[in-house]
Amino acid sequence: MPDITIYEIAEEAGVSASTVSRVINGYPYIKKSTRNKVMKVLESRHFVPNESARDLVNRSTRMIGILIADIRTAHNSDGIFYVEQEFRKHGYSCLICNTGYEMADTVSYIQKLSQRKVEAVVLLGSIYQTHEVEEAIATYIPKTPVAIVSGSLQGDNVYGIMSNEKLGVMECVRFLVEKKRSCIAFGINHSSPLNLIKKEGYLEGMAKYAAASSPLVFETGKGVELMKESIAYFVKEHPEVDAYIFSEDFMGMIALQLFSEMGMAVPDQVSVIGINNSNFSKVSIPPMTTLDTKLYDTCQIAVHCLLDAIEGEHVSKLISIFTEIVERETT
Amino acid sequence: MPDITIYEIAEEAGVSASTVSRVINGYPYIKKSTRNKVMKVLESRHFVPNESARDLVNRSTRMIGILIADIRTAHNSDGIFYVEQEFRKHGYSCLICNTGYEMADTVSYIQKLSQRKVEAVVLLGSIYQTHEVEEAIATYIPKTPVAIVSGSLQGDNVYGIMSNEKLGVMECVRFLVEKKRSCIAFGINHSSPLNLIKKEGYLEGMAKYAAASSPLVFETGKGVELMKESIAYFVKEHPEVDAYIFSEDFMGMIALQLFSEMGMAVPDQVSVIGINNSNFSKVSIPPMTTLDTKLYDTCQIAVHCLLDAIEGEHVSKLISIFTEIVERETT
DNA sequence: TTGTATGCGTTATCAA
DNA sequence: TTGATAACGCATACAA
Repeated sequence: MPDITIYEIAEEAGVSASTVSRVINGYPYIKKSTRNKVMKVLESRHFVPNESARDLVNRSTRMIGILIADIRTAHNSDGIFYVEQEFRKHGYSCLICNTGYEMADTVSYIQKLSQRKVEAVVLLGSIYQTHEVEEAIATYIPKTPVAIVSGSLQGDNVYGIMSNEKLGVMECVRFLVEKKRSCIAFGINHSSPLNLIKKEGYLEGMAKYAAASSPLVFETGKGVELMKESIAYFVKEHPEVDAYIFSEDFMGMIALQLFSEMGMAVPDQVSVIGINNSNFSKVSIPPMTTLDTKLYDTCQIAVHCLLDAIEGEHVSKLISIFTEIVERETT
Repeated sequence: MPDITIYEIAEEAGVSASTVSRVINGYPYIKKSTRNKVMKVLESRHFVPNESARDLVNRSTRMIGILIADIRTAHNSDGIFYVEQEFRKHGYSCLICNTGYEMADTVSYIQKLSQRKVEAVVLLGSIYQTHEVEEAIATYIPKTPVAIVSGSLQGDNVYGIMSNEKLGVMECVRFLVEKKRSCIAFGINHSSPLNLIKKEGYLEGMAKYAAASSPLVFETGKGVELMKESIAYFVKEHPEVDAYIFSEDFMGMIALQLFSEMGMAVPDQVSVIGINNSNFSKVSIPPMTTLDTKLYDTCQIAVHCLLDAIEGEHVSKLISIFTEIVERETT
């Protein structure tokens, strides 16, 4: 497309291109009359500067890359929202990459972000805590500040921000024990690093607060149907269980549906605790007790780490904040 | 950052910059030996071309803009997923803009996309069906193909893709009437153009299939608490209602929670139909009957319209596909 | 098959 | 206060 340039504006306004550039960028020492003249032409022609050209000469794009495995999961889209919102306040645009779960694809996304010269990248999710990603960062964006939310990674330019979910899950166990639950099980939908941490929390919590009973962990795989089947199977195999902690609210939802169908009363016969304090936990029947993992806060911190790092300021490499149990009616 | 350029590669490989450029772009007439020589240097230095420079000279960015009001709502993140996935298959990256509900902000996003020289834009949601947006398109991106899914808009370069939700909701009414429901109400959470269309469908459906009873429509406002309050209020005012159609599954979830708390049996005492066939409708108690509005298909069509338009091919300006009722256990 | 020269649209340096 | 002119990193027409 024969796009309009500052030269055409310059010609029409009877000045040089540099003058046009100056008024666009708010350079102060310009005669008021010429500024007005140029402004008028700018507006009448709906001029918008070409960002590619600007980026090239300014050597800065004011773009941020955000990586998530699947934008459709609530926790991820919430995270994007918080990160994008905060960056936008500071004048940055976000390039969002839905990488899927294959690390090879993730690596190629990191390459792409490097081509696009993003000024920072946010990795949303512990699944990025892998050697491949670490290497990709080291080879393609060794100087670009990177934050990983819910995880940690080696590298001078990478920052890890997480909430203490291990401790959080331990507290969930304690909470349940205090509610007189005697047999507590733990379910995850896949073995992400974060889920493994939660599992550790469960295990240590059991050892600490329910040493008498032996821990029960199961994994379901992803997808509504698969989760439901696996949970159903586990429930039948373990009728003695009177409390469940699930690695995600959504699993809790499915369990609640299942219990309802089986005629098991919640929380009288069985308690449920989810994780993340998502919308799901608010609209479930009954409303679900959940571990708030403070996504908003971690995202906020991640953005500010990155902003500082872009400015060249020193920031700490690893930050952890506290989780909080939100008690509702499934416990 | 002193990024590495093709000139440094050229020097190290003992050739000219143009030769380097040629091997990068797969230009055929190059001696195998020099190609290999250059390739080797390219890889050893982890060279990645500067996209800003490429865009500038190629006059094309292979970037697509996607606008949504709030990425956190499931329907929106699903839409982004489908659109992004399909565009990526064709080598495009997506710049995702979370505009919020203010049209002034949307307009400034459209300006930004124009600066970034995106090659097409996707408007996800009927809320963009406004005069401001129409004007912004006409003045800032009059030559850029634009698709609006779930809506329509004037403009030579804009395409509207939607499913026939009016007819769909009419069918919902009929469906309920056939289930011997005698008093059917309709709830929306805000007055988007699409929700108004659904309302029309409800009204026409009532006129056609339930002429004896008078239609009952109410609006709740957004947010979990607000929705719940408003629904509760309406339910108390209208004990005669024995079936609800909600403009979104999420509203249905909240209603289901409310009915459970009130001891109203679903579907025996009251039926519920949601819209969109989202995950919510699958995990509700009981699983929710819903109108599938075929988001995947509309997104797919939108992308291919745009792809064709980018190629300069003629495509039809307005496309509508059919919805489908997914019967589960709330009816 | 390869190198030289030029331009893409903008900003920055230097003079005037 | 303003205007030439030279980059920015890459791709291509033209020459060789």
